Amino acid sequence: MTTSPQKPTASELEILRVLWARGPSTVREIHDALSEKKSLGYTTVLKLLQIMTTKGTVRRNETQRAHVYEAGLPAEQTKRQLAGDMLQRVFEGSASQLMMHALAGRKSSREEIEELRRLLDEYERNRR
Amino acid sequence: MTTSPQKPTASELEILRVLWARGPSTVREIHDALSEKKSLGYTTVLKLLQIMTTKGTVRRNETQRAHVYEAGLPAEQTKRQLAGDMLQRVFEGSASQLMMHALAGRKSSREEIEELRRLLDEYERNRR
DNA sequence: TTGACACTACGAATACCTTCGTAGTAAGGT
DNA sequence: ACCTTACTACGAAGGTATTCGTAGTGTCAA
Repeated sequence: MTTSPQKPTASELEILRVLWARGPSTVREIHDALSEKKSLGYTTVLKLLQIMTTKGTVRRNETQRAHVYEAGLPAEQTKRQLAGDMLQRVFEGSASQLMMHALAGRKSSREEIEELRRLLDEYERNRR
Repeated sequence: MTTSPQKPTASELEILRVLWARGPSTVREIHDALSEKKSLGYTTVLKLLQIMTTKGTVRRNETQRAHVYEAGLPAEQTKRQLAGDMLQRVFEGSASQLMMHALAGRKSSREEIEELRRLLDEYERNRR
């Protein structure tokens, strides 16, 4: 049995988000993407990717001189893991609680609420 | 301006959950509660509480020899902060995304789904 | 008053995360 | 051939989180 997937750290998540959005990318590309939000050294990103590679969080293609990285797991799976983890750790498994607190403190649009209803319908339909 | 509330760490959250459930408690009480789930030294809990006191995460009443600790913020507020943080960091602010991933990978009861619908109605009613 | 016991304070070890500098290497142009 | 530039590897520093041992102190019963 391979060790179960690790929860990504804050920085790792930022990198994963870039990879999920862009698809396979070089360090340069990831660094550029992250630099739009915050200042960050190139080698910092490189080091993180190297660490993530050893963890299996990302995969690396070395056929090009500039290695190409991609997320090791589909975004869906990692997001589900993170949401599920918080569900357990903070809300004792209650999705209602989680949603209530997520909605509190922000002004959700009518559209978003409609979307939530739609998702519930769909979820229930697929559930049986 | 006081510094904005810190996000509790994993261990701190475990302690906060005990405090939220029990109300003001001594180290001994907290330690006993946590010990039911996992083995953990008494002084480890004490140290954590001391650190949390300096951070303001908990408040300490020292009038008794065994100090009595209580959460510095109401559970609602901390939970909202945690959920909101994840909402931004993982789901780019989309509550639908968050809920969908929280529901995926678990078997929610019909009751829970009903509850979610009810919450949406209520939320929408209070929103205007 | 002394011994046993429960409690706090605090240092320290360990682990992990994040950051970046430096060194070395490959590639391409002149 | 050589210079410049972009890249990887890696060590190391600084920070935070977690754990626990030890020392010191208060309390109470015998």
